[in-house]
Amino acid sequence: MRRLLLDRFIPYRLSVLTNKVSGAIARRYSERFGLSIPEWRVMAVLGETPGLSAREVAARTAMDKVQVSRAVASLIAARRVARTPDGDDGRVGHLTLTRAGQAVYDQIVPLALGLEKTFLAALSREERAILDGLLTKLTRQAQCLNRGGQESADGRTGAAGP
Amino acid sequence: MRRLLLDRFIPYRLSVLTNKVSGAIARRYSERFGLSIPEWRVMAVLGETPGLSAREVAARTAMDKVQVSRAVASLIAARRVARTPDGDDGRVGHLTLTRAGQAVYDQIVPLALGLEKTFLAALSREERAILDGLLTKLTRQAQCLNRGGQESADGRTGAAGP
DNA sequence: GGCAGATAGTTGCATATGAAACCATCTTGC
DNA sequence: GCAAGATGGTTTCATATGCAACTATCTGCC
Repeated sequence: MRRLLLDRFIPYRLSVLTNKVSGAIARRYSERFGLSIPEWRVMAVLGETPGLSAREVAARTAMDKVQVSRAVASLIAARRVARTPDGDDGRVGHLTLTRAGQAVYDQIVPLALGLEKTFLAALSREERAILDGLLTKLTRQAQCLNRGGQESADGRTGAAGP
Repeated sequence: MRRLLLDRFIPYRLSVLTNKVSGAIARRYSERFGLSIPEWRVMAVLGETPGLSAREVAARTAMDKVQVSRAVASLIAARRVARTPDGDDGRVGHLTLTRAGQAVYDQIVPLALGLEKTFLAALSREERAILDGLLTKLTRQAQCLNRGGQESADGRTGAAGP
């Protein structure tokens, strides 16, 4: 059996890589705009699709509803996001960027793309395309891990998804 | 300029993927062995290389010394790791797995490799080799992000790249 | 010897995070 | 109409994490 050298272990290497990248991005957004990663994500989706509800934001950002709730609360306090109640459903609020929020959005997008470009500069165009495909495949596969996907899946995985 | 679709943004996709994979692994190790990820990492390196100091463990696991200190304290409390003082340097302690720790190690390694295998089952052998190379390149590149490596892109990287 | 600075490791504090309880509103079956 | 869930969203609490300050030891220079 292969010896488990930690630095050959793909999940570990993925984790280290992600922490470096996310940390670098988080630091910059925190310094320049006072945004946390969850806040940044909320602004990103609201910039793309105004009027989403908190639940819809959560669905698009792979965050849970608590995280979204807190990020939204903080963004509203900073007057970067506004909530307008839904006419039909009193529970739902529609979220949009304020003018100030839009101004921030217009800055964070190029900064994000610039950072991504720097990051991907280590790869050729072809490699970037391959990476894209691998991420897609692996992300799909990762679902299996969360259900009993391997060996003695001892049933305790309460996630009985559709 | 490209619109920032969050699900085309590589750092975001990396983060989502890593969270899924690490979460799945963490859940299993927590359920079966009561191990957190930092504890798991410490045991992994001590199984490979007994007698490391805490500082050396930190260097090999990409954790900071606080994280290592806490993980080690918890592992010692669980009698899975023992510390023996260094003869020459009173500050240093050498860490080894106890018999019980070794028994756990002998179980966590195959479990880890099994999970990795399941995860990578989505890829062909060739793709796995490519992934390995891409992770290496990107991890090296990520260093640049953390030093001021890309101030050029502060908001106006409208132009396309090389 | 003895003091200034480095280094190993720990602890305190402030913040981030997640699970679960919670509140308000909506829907359904009767 | 209304009780019994479902659903959107928030709050509470317990834990995890990161930074900075701290202790203890070591090294080097005078």
